[in-house]
Amino acid sequence: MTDTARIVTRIAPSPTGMMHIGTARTALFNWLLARRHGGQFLLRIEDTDRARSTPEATQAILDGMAWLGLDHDGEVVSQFDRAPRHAEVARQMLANGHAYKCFSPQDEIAAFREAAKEAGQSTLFHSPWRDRTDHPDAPYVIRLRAPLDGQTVIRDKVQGDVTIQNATLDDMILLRSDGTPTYMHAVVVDDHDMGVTHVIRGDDHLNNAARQLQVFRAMDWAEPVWAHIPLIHGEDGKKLSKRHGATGVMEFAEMGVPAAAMRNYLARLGWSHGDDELFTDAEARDWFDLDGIGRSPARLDMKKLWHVSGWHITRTDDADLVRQLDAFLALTGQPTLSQAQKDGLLAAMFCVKDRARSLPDILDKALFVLTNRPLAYDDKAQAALDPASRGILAELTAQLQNVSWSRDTLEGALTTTADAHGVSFGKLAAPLRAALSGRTVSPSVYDMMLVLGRDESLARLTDAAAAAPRD
RNA sequence: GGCCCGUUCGUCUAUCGGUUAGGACAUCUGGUUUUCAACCAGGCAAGAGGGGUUCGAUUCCCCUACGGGCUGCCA
Repeated sequence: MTDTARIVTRIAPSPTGMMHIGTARTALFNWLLARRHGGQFLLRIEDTDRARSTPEATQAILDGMAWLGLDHDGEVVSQFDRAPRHAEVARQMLANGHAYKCFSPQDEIAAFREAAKEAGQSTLFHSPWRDRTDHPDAPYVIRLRAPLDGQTVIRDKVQGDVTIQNATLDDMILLRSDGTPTYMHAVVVDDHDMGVTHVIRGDDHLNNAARQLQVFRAMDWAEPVWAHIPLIHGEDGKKLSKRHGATGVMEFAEMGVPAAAMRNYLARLGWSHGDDELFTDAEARDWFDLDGIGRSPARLDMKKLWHVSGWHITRTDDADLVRQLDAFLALTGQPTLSQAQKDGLLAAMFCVKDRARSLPDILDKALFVLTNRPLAYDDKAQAALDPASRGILAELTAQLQNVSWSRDTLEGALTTTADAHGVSFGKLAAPLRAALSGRTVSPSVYDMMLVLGRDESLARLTDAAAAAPRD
């Protein structure tokens, strides 16, 4: 990066569905660049397609951005609201000769393309109205009067210099016959008016940039720094779509991926900083650079995402995790946490967070502190509580009655009991684990007893010792 | 069809003409261990194919193959 004086980036999604994971990554890159240089990150909703745009989709974008923690500067801009301005610019271009009125009927153009395709010829439409002045009193669109020859070079920070022959470009429509702007036109006007200095977007727009460049030049506006990033592909290498499972950001939120982990994973997908794989937001902000973005499409890999997720969970503050857990439950329509459960989670977090890879994973591993007596034993726990084991448990309960409740004394008591019965510690730990958690897989028995406290622990042991064997 | 972009272990990637082609995830083996996980040690594994340029190509150029994108009064 050279000119970092005043960086302004933006994310400009169209509200036509859920927020795509690719959109989220593009937003992240823009956000990272702006935040790194103390610039601005703007949000614009590209809602000029009235038929497909919905308020729900706009809300979905806002929700996705909020969950990902990508805060934008200023108000959300609605592209549709700026239609008058887009028309104004188109009129200016009409006036200065950079655009013209085209009266060719839509069906006529469609027919031409159809025929051209049949004949295996170029479907590039050349309007007969480009140089005519005998305008009829009929509906028209305003087209860009693009250069016929020569070439346009897109100086792209990711793709390098991309040269497009002007002869392969048509005179794109600026204003539709109903007077509304096309995306191609609106995006240029908006980016200019909003002061956007760096356009980071999917490379499906790379070719479009050549035509948009014509508008910048026609208006004598400074062109932005371009950075067209590769799209994300599915695990089969094909374009990411519904059949690949999760494609919307919120689906990841619903699976229990912490937002910080999602940012880390998404940032690393297609961008690199040497061998750094796992990093914090602060590091990402310090390191992010357009130069580190790769040119080939990347695939989503859930296994790696879960690894990243686990790393972040381990490093997240306990109270923050409890907050995220509560938000996760609310998001997925489950009962949220009671104060007692929050307290319990906070106390147990130290022994469950480093073995969890997702938010629901934490909840599952912390089940022992979230449920109340009498515990429901699962099949394996039931099996571990055989008569002999229950007998030992009863004795252990008595022994633990008067010891001080610390890891050392607990350890001493358990070892003594195990020795007295000539069993290994493991043999004793199994029923104890079942008694405390109702399962055969749980955190360390010591940790659980410490978290649960003397009264609750002994009560659970007593319950288990008295439990009737299952038929 | 035309134009544009891409192609390093299974996956994400490092390398910016000279390396035993490095790391991470996954996987396999061993260790640690009260279960699971974590953790530690180690193994397997890659330059799409073909031509050039060069003393020397993963790196630069061309062709082919494959993948993707654009080609819309969608964005």
